Amino acid sequence: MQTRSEETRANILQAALTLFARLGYEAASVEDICAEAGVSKGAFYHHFPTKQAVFLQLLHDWLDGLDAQFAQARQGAENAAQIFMRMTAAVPGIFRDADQRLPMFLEFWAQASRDEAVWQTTIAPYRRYRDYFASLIEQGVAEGVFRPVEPQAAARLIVALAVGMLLQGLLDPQEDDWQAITTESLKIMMNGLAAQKE
Amino acid sequence: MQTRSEETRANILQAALTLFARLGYEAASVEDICAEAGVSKGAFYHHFPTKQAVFLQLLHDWLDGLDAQFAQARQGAENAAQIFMRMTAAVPGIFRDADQRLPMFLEFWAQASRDEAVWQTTIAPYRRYRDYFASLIEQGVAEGVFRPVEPQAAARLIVALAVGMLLQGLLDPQEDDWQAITTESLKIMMNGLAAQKE
DNA sequence: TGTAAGATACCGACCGGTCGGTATGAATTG
DNA sequence: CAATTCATACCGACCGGTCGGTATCTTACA
Repeated sequence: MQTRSEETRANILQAALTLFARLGYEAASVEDICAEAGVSKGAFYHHFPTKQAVFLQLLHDWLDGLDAQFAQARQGAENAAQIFMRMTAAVPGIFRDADQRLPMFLEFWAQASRDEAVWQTTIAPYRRYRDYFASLIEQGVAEGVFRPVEPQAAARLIVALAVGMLLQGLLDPQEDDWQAITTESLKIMMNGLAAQKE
Repeated sequence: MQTRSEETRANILQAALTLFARLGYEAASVEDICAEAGVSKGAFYHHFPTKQAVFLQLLHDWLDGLDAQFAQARQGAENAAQIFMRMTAAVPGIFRDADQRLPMFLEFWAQASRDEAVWQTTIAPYRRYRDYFASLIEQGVAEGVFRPVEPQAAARLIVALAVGMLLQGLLDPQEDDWQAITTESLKIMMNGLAAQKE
């Protein structure tokens, strides 16, 4: 069977995800990961050349998942304002499996700020989303559904909202219903963008 | 003189700040820090009981600095909306020495999510600021300068904006003028909060 | 004021232990 | 049986922290 190998690989990735999130990249040792995965060190280094390769694979998978969710939000709806409100629908999906992926998200960010390879992997999709938001806003301004705001700033504001909510949810998980708060916050922000009613 | 001791201590803190930011908490070894500070390992452990104690001290100092800047923003101005706009004035101060403190900010957050001592130190001021914002907004709503928004959500929105901007500035430092963008974003968000003009 | 006594600040070699990664051979698979 | 997949034993580097000892400064007393 070919599945044994793939299963081992998947176990390693899952274990790494868990331990990177729980302990951080440095503190989670290869041995820890192997133990968690129920796999030997030999198996680990058979499937991945380095510890960092595992990390990069997890980052890659995560970004792919994000892409899929955004693509879903994009479907239907021509209006720029509508697309944003649809993204609210993506919020539950992002927060759902939060326990594991939220700490990893922070770990990704921390590594990106000092590791060239991680940075390269992170920065491209970040800019893509950001610029996509900016063009959406530009379009919305042209359509008259948005006030004449600076698209650059507004796009970064949206990203800041997303990132900031994720981080607060990570720091203080049980305190709030972060889905509801994010949705409400999006509404407030959209008020700031939306053209005045006459 | 007593100053020699204090100078050594200050050197260690400065070196630790630099290296924690550049390499991360785990990767920055005590020896590295000592080398950077021009100090022996003995001196290090004379002034601090553990590596983590240095980290906590840096965190403490940073939070104190933030407190001071917020207190300054609070001065004058009774109106809730005015206080927020004054906080724009604090933005340059936060971004100014960014090279060193921004990566550390992320390091603080990452550690806080898994280290109990760091979490305790972080969560209290976080909640303080957040709740202060919420009460400001509540007041603003009562005064009629803000729309009837949910104060809880709005406060978290503001924190998210701050945190999200800091993180973007960290990830993509040279790309943008983050001061200007943060200011402009604040303006957009205040539009979302401000009561409709009649 | 000169000096002895003691406290404080600092040095750097060293320790037990852990790390990421490798070498090599056994088991499983097709 | 050939190749892939995994297990075990191991390596050298490095880590946080300790410790015995030295230098420097403060204090007290003659």
